[in-house]
Amino acid sequence: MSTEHTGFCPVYRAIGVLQEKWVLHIVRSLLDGEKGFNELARAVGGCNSATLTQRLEHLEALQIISKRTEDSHGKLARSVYSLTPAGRQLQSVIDAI
Amino acid sequence: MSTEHTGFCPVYRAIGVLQEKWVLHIVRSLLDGEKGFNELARAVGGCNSATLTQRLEHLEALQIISKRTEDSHGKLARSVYSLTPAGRQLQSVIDAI
DNA sequence: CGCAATGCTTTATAAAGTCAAGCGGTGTGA
DNA sequence: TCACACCGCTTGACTTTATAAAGCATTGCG
Repeated sequence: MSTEHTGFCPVYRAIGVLQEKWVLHIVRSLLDGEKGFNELARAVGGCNSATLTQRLEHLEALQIISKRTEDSHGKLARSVYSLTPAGRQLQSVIDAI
Repeated sequence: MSTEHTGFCPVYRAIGVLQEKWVLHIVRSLLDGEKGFNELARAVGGCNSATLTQRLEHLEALQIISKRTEDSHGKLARSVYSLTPAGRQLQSVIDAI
């Protein structure tokens, strides 16, 4: 209580991230396998692309997920999102829920 | 994996609640003891009263927290919020974070 | 070719959260 | 006694955030 929330409680910061809309859903989705953009959008259920793009960027910046651009044969660019090891630690959070 | 989210996945619903702004902070605060309104507001750090009132009502409706009005001596009405047993189950979520 | 799906971006609008002030009440100190 | 700080909240204006809907360039399929 005293050593403040405003300061550097890591739990406080983590909560700050996890409470962003869709973040937990995204993580959960990704826990059972990497996914492409639209695929993820559907799995998450009801999030629109603008928000999703933004969340994805944020989570990537935090190194919770990583983006990889597959170009399987020549030109097809499919973006695939997956959890980093740090992101996978959130498994326990999801389990707890 | 296709049909769940829209229907009745309890995890999905739980995530829906937990991702509401301030909810995790409120729960966390309450985990270390019941608190009054303003006290909670301060502990949570930066949430304004309007939002807090609303969150509190919501969480109470979901039976995650309970409100009790103390009238210790005659007229002083202090409202005290505390976790219900259901709310206390969220301890594990906070621990995981 | 026509049409679906991919990964996004843009713009306008709706919803959610925040600030600041204030209300009735109480208890504390000057 | 009377101002003043604290309590639990409510209100209203304002800002931030998310949303729907449309669109774009590219690819793959029949």
